[in-house]
Amino acid sequence: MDYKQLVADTLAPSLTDVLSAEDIYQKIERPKDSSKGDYAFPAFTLAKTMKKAPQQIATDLVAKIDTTKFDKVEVAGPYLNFFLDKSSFSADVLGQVMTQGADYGQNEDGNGGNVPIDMSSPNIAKPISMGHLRSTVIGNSIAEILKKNGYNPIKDNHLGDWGTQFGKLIVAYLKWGNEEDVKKDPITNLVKYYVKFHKEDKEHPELDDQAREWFKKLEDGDEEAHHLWSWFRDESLKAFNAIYDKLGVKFDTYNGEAFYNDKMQAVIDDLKAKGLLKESQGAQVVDLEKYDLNPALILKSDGASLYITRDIATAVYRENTYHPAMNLYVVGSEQMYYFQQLKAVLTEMGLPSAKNLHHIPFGLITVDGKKLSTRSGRIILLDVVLDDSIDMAKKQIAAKNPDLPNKDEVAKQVGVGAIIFGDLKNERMNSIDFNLEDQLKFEGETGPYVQYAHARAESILRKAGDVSLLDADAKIADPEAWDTLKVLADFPDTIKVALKEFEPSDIAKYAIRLAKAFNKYYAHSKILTDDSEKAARLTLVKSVSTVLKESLRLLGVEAPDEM
RNA sequence: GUCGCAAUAGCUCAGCUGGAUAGAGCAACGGUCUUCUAAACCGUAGGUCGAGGGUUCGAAUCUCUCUUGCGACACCA
Repeated sequence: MDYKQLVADTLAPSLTDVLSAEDIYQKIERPKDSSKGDYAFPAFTLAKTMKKAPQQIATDLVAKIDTTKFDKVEVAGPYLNFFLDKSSFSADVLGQVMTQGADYGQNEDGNGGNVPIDMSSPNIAKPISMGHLRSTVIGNSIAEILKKNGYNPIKDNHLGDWGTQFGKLIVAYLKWGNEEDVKKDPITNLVKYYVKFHKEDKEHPELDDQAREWFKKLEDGDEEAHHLWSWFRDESLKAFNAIYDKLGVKFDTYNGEAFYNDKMQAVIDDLKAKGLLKESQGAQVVDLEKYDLNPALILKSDGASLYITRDIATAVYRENTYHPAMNLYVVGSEQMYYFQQLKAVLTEMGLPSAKNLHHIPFGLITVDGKKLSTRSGRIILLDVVLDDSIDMAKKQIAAKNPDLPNKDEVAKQVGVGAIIFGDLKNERMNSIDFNLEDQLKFEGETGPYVQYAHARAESILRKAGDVSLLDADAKIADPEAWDTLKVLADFPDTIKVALKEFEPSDIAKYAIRLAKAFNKYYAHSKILTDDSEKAARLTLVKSVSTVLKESLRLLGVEAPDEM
């Protein structure tokens, strides 16, 4: 039930001549400090129209309204503070969580609409770095949040599997590479060739010509070129999938750039037919002056396609295949301008889904303030970070819970969870200067902190034995439990806001808030005491466990029952 | 140069559509395990919310100017 509405309804009869019901609802706020009640109505706004001091208005108001539905209603200066009835509130909230279980917070706002998500997008023959973590993990979480809001997400790993770099790679491989090395450790060796190419081509510019030739061959369907490309791609994907498995991320499609190769001519024809393509300095562009944007370059002066050409083809393909309710791109913030251009071109083309295209940008990951780059060798391998974190988790388990069964499995859940949570708890747009030490902290506001709260709750439930919680009378009047109950009640709303803002960090912050409230309750109250409220308390513990686990799931983080 | 994003405690960050004394976590210092997992809890200390104007009863939040940092600005992705 909507308690804010209850407050508004209580106030409305006494304010009919000054404020509309909607205005009242809007003005109601939630005090930061629970000693000031659960909801508050500020009387400032009425001072002018009523020509009275706000304090006086508040005092008059409290005398007029019906306060029977509340624990109490207090006047505090210009504020009217409403205190909810704890017993009925707790029975209401806990009842909902218990009957809905993991579905608590689920809504059907999305009506099952398809939402393709362009995410992760590693480049073939290049390692997956911390930079890719963001797109992967943000995209994955947004997919879960979409489902929770009734949408049908389609996670598309838009592989960078085409382009002139393959010409370079083929040249480098033929010159310096061999099959066994690539099979043994594909990424490391392919990168080695690639880096070597970039060193050598400074003194031997003819290498660039050869690379162009090989890419041309690849485009023309030359057998050897295609064979090598396909092999590099397969080996790279194998290596990528090992990392995705570790992260627990699955994709629905892997339609990389190559997939759209044969779909670009249709786009170009369509642009021409619609009269959007213009020549400029030998190249073909779409003018975007009315959007206050630079022209979008569609074809180079040599007739070759560009990234945007493929992206248009992608959007058209998605339109026809999925009829998307939204079309999402989880790509770094450095491409914000580019996505404005893409959206503008698609709008010009009259593509229906153009208006629901959202670029979901995120801040850059740097090391010592500098951008990562494969070429320069300044790179942090995601796989290495994950393994370090898992090792750290193993050490913690050895020190704190040496008798734990399936240690390795839990270490993986905790170690990987720490990295994912560490990334998602920050607002997307914040840039992150990578620091391994910070990533491996398992204390304070971290993934393991939330997991630990969940594990403690599960531990209590195990100790409690077989209690039929569904039928329990879930009235809790204990003030120590109050914060936890209120946070539990916020979950459904948090899910909506997180989607509206495309912000997984809203969920992560929520999870911390709930874990913190519960840990505090846990430290101050003995839950397994045999008294009349024991069943109610256990219901609370079960509800917390359920919602914590569900929050973590929405982030792509696992919640072990013991750790 | 133009456009965009950012600036809050020593460090990393929260602060919802403007509201009651600006909050956490690390780090520092001091407490709490014979009792549900101390990966926890409690306390102390720490801030001209980058600077200056404006709107308002009321601004970290909205607006303008400036400063600083990062990024993007047609033949890369």
